Amino acid sequence: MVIAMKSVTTGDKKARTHDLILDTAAKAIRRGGYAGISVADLMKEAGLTHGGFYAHFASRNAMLAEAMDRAASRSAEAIAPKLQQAVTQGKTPFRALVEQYLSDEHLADAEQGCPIAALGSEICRQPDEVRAVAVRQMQSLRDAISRALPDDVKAEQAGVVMATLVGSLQLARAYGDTAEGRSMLAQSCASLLQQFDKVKQ
Amino acid sequence: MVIAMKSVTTGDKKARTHDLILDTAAKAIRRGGYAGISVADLMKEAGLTHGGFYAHFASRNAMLAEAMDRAASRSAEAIAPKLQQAVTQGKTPFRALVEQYLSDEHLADAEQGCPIAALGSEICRQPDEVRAVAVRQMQSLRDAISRALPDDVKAEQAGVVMATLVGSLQLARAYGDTAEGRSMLAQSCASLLQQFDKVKQ
DNA sequence: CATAAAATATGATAATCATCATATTTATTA
DNA sequence: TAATAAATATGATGATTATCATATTTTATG
Repeated sequence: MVIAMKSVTTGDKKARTHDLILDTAAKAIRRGGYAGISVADLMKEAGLTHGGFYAHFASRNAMLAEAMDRAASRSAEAIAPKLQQAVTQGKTPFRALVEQYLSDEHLADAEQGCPIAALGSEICRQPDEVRAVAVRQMQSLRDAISRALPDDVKAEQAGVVMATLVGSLQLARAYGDTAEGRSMLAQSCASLLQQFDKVKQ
Repeated sequence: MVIAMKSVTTGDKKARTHDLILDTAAKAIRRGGYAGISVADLMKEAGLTHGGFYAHFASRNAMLAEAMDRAASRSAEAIAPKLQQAVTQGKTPFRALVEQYLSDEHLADAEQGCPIAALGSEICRQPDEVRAVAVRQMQSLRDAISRALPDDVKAEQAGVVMATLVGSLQLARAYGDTAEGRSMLAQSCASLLQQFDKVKQ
């Protein structure tokens, strides 16, 4: 009688597939929205067939919830080193964050960017199972902004800054990757820095 | 031989039905997003059957494009008298606009509110036919904000203000109609007024 | 290598979707 | 009121959907 041979580490086959599906889904929801991805298409994009899906997720909604978490993690991982580098070069943490979030790079690459901006207007329509995860990630983003804000700026301002970042990126993307979109980003960037970053630099 | 008896006014039967479908659609897209409404459901909600749809619209996308225009008109019509009243009571046009946009009423009633906030993150994914109309309405909202801004504030700031309004409302709705959502609105409102409305009042 | 277990694939179901062809109803005109 | 035109309803098409049952393959164990 063998008891629990399953490894919790990356050696586990099923866990690796689960991970692959999730990474694919994390990109897909940022590209197409919650409503824009079907189970079959997702599995095909991951190089699998549709039937295996329910061995990994209880439902499509359960997958969407997990995918948002994964998207937020990957997005944070991708940004972290860039922020560090900018701070090393003498920028304030707040300037580093704002300039990165409102960069042309982020504008053009929704699939690897912030999921709050990519899904913003869809969140309130999701079932609680899905919405709750998104709300938790909003708190997390607000905390990160709060930490980056200069000490003399009240922490309550983090919410407004988040709204401005998310709204600016979203509307810039609506313009398409055009001069109008990039100009919108530049103006929001200047405005936020002028308002919250005049102390230093 | 009878030539062109069709009236362009409201007497026309088909035009009234077209109008009814559009008003229904304008609400539906703000409630459920572009992706959240089917042709059959829309017609049922309008009290009609699905088959007649294509006598009124060339395609679902054509309807979505028109529905955004209608939503923007209705939203503007609904807000205008409230703004006027607030200005009459001595508020600056900017304060009136911001307080109305970030009101608890607007938070709770997406179906009759600003379609840019309701559809923000979906716009960039629509076919050009649909997206172009949304972009035009964004310009229109930015112009309205620009007109409301104090004269000493540069007009380029209108874009940032729009992004902050849209982002704040959207994220507040994501929280649900809870204290957290209302608090987010209140903070954004205070922040915008402090930044752009300190001159007067 | 053979057997057991785990993971994935195949295939099916019933629902929903946008769209169109045709029938029926309603309105208009003579 | 009869004939005609306009508007709407009925019904069908083929595609796509989430989900599940079962078969096949892959992996791990003796």
